[in-house]
This record gives sequence, structure tokens and C-alpha cells, in this order.
Amino acid sequence: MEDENIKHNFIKTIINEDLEKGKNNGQVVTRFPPEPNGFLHMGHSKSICLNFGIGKEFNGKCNLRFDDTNPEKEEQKYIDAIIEDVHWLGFDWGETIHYASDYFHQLYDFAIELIKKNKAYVCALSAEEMRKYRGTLTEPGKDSPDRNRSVEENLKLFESMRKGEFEEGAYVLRAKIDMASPNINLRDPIIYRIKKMDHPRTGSEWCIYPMYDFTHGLSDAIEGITHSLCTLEFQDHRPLYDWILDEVSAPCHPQQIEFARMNLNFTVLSKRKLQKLVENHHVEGWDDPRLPTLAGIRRRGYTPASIRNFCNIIGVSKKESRIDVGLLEDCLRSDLNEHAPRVMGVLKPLKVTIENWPEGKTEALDAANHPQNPDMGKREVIFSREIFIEQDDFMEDAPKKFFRLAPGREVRLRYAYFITCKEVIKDDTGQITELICTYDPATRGGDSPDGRKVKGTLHWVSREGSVPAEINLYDRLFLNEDPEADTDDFTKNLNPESLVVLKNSRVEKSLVNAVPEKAYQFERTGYFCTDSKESSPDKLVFNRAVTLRDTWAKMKPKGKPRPKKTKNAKK
RNA sequence: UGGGGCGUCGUCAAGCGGUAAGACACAGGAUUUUGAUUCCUGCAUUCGGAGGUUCGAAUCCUCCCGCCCCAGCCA
Repeated sequence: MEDENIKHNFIKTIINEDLEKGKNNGQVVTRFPPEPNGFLHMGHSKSICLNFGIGKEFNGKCNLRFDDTNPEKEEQKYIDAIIEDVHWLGFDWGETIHYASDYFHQLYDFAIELIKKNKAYVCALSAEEMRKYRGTLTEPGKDSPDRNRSVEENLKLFESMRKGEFEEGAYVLRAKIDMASPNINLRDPIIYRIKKMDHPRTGSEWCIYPMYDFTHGLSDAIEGITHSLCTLEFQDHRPLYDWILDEVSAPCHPQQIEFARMNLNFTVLSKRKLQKLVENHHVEGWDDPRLPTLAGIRRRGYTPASIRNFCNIIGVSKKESRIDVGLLEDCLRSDLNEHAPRVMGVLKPLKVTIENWPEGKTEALDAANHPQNPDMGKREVIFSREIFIEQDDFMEDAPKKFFRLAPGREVRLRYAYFITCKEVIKDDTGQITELICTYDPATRGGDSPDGRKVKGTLHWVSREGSVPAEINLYDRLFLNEDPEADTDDFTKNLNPESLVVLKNSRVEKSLVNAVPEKAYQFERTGYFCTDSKESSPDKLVFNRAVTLRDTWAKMKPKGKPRPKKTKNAKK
């Protein structure tokens, strides 16, 4: 799967038109501007792929810029995690990582410029008073009593704010726009507030911090961004973005373009909700493989290429949508189908004794690492008298369509021999504990010289050729397509079987030194990788990234029902 | 009942006045030492609705309907 150019979308149309008009001297510069207050998730990957993708495609560049204007919520650990995640996804930003905090001095000067133009004033209204003065959606706001403060006094007060002479909340700096604007964002928005708090990067240098609306457009302008892509909820802020850039001597005037954020069904994509799942221990941390965080999905076995491909496939538009996670899974499958080596692992082992195989004898058989790609080579798998097959691959009263093992039936063991089931052994409770089979020496490697056909081919592992492993089977985190459906508390819709731990699995020996996060296809069951945190050569722990498509499971009448889809679900 | 957006197949999504791409899903079929993969085939006479302009409309105009966002000293 190769990374192609970004699928056509309305943003590319705009950029192409700009290029034709010769706007920005033919330059295209974008930016990905995360706030370092949490971990990156799939929603961010859409923005990352879009911004970096466009930068690359138009021979421009894309800056990584931390929007770090609120020290109350931001931490260095998030900065580090975000850098790692963006890098992992496969993007580079050259030498420099940008920070809005790098511009605090310039931003401060721009604020003074605004004050001098009588376009900003220091306001003493309390938070509650300010809310009252702001008006409502249908009623205009009222001017603050401080709105006509003199330029000199504003300058003096703002300087005092900066020097730390006031308590938090005592004063704010506001843009002087229009308290009667139908757009609430234009009703004299706050652009600076006092926060007596150390900043992860500027330490105690500042006790006033600029607000998003003031910071963002100016940071864009300082960096020479040409197209500032953000999500739909900022549409109402665009007039403010433009107002600030127009009123101040900004080096250029980037264009803000909004697109719809990504939503995925059967999961949540908001920092607040993800945080709740983590803090209330519904999952084991930000990198829990069930979470749609990049850290989680990575640990689960997703590849950067599959996510990039996914982000391209879903496209970019202004329509709010909820994408089927099935599509994400499919992108992973298509990447891994091509690149993952094949191995054998038995999730729920059922002991099989080959009664006509000599005790103590082992035999090495050739197995292809990728049947469709001989370049990936082959390996040896060990056959012996005692082997294990999947419990699901045996049925005592098997229907005709069951192409697997049953009393008297013959199947092929992949790359090994044909075996026939002779006897079923059970314990006192009626549980099947062992199968006695015979093998046909003439079928070595899996071919039958007499041309006889066998319907099923099973994966297997021998006692001597395998090691124990623990396997984490992950499923969708929520039972409902819309986790918010029919409840005011989305945690009530959590899927209790989102993680099933198998303690007694066995995998072929070649997997002992598997590299963490490198995915393998366990033939016939799915794609797995060793857990980067829990696994070691002494105790292998595998995570299932995604199952293989399973048409048998689909036609099987019984079995665990899939989570239901809820149509048009509402809260 | 202020302002800003959005409505094209089950889910995404191209389309920009010349007669509905593609992907996933779904349904058939072929090949198969993974019930996988791969490969064929089918799947919107119709674009939220109603009018209008035009030789011609998903694309232009009018009205209506539905959904989303905004009243943090968050981003």
C-alpha cells in the first residue's frame, strides 16, 4: 500500500485556485497545532494527515506547532507524547518545532499595538458580570463600563497586569469590537487574562497569557502559514481571526478554512471522554489498545501506513459524519495482508494425539512466511505426536457445511499431514479433553499423492514446536454504534467483552523473539503483535489487532452475537 | 424565535449547467494447503422536499423541512 496524494477535496480546490491566482507567491504552508493537554487520537490523525499531506503535495511545508497558551492544562509529558505520535505516524517537520509560547513577546507587542489604536481595553468586570454583559444568542450585549477607558490608562493597566500587580481575574484585556454583534465571538472577546502560573516552557516569565483567538491567527501569520485548516466549530471565530489580523501589523494574512472533524462509531473521540475512561479505570491507561488514541492503537498493532490510508480514504468535507470503524479495520487488514509474515498460533488449544506417530519423534516441515510473496522466505515448523488444534476446529456433531475436524473426518494440517479423527476423549463433566487421530505419511507437506480432496485445512502447533502465550482479544469498546445512545452516561454502554484474556494459548517457537508492535498474521485467526509493555521472551503476551474476515462466522447461526447497530440513535 | 454551517447509495465521498466516479458494506460466482487473500458480477433513472430558470439542473434562483455549532478569564 503506497501513500498517494490526498484524495480530492474542497480544500485542495481552494488551494489550487489560490495558486492559479498567484496568491502567497505560489507558496503553501500549513500547520498542525495541537494543545499539549492530552494524547493524540484518531481525530487528530485526520488533521495531521491533511495538513502534512497538503504541505508535501504542494511542495510547501507543514509546521508542528504547540498551542500552549493555557499553562493550567498543559504539560511537558503531553508535548513529548505528541511529538512521538506525530513522528510515528510518519511525518517530519524539519529542524524546528514551533510553540505559540515562542511568540509571547511578539503577541504582547501586538496587544499594545491594539491598545494604542484604541482597539483593545482593560476591563475589570468579573467573570460573572461579563457573562451578563455579553447578552444572549438573541439579545445584544451591553458595553462594559471600562470600554471607554483612555489609551494611556489601558497601557498603564496592561503593563501592571503583566508585572503581576493584580490578582487573577481582577482584569482582562479585551478587543473592542461590537457588543451588539449577532456573532457572540465579536462581543469584545477577551484576548489576555491573568494566570499566576508557571508555564512548561516559559516558566515564571509571564503571569498573563494570550487567549486562543488572539494567539492562533497571529502565530499563523508569524510563521507565514498560508492556509490555516481547523475544524467546523471555529467557523464562528473566523471573523475574529480576520479582525485581529487586519487590525494589527501582522506579516501576512493566512486563510482559515474549516472542515468536519472525524467521528468513528463504537468509540469516542474527545479528550474529555477519553480522559474519563482513563481516570475511572474503564481502561488501563491512555495507551490501552482498546482506545482510539494513537498510543493505544499503535500498541494494539495498527500500522502508520494503515492510518494514513484510512485518513485519505475517508476524505475531507464539511459534512458531519460518523465513520464505520469497519473501514479502519479494513485498512489495517489490507496493509497487514500484504506485509505481515504468517505464523501459527492456537488460541484455545485442544490436545490431539497422533496415534500412529512414533513417540518422541519430531519432524521439521517447511512453512511459507507469506504464500503470496515467496520473497518473504520460509521457516520450519515442528511436527510431533502431540499437537494442538483450535477447540473451534472440532465439532462432535458437525453439520455438513463444517469443513473442519469431526469424528471420522479427515482434514489437512497446514504444511504437515492429513489426519483423521478416530476417537474423542472426555472428562467426567463431558468436556472434550483430547482427540485421538491418525495421520497419512503420504501426505507430508499437505499434498495428497492420490489426489484425494479434503475440505478443511487447520492451523496447529506441536508441543515441542510451540511455547505458551497469553493473548489479549480486543473487541469494540462500546456496544452501541453511538456510545451516547439511550443514556446520559456513555460508560454504561461499554462492551464488557472489549477485552478477553486467553491464558493458555500456544504459539510456534519462531515467535519467542518477536519485536514489539510488529504484526504477524496468525493464520486463520487474525493479526497479532507482542504487547510493548507486558510481553517478554519468558512470558509472551500478544495483542490481537484485528481478526481476519470470517465468512464462516457470519453464516454460523449460533455464537456470540455482534454488538448491535443502533440506527439514528439519539441521547 | 440571533448568527454561522451542513443535507448525493447502508457508511464515507467525487461531482462546480451537458445527462450520478470511487471506497467500505452487502449479494452472487470463480480460484485457493488460511472458510483469508485474489478475481469477476450486481448494487442511486436519481442527488432532503416543492416550485422556477434553461434545449438541458445534484449543480443556478425561490420557498420549505431536517440536523449540527456558538452565550469559558478552554482550545
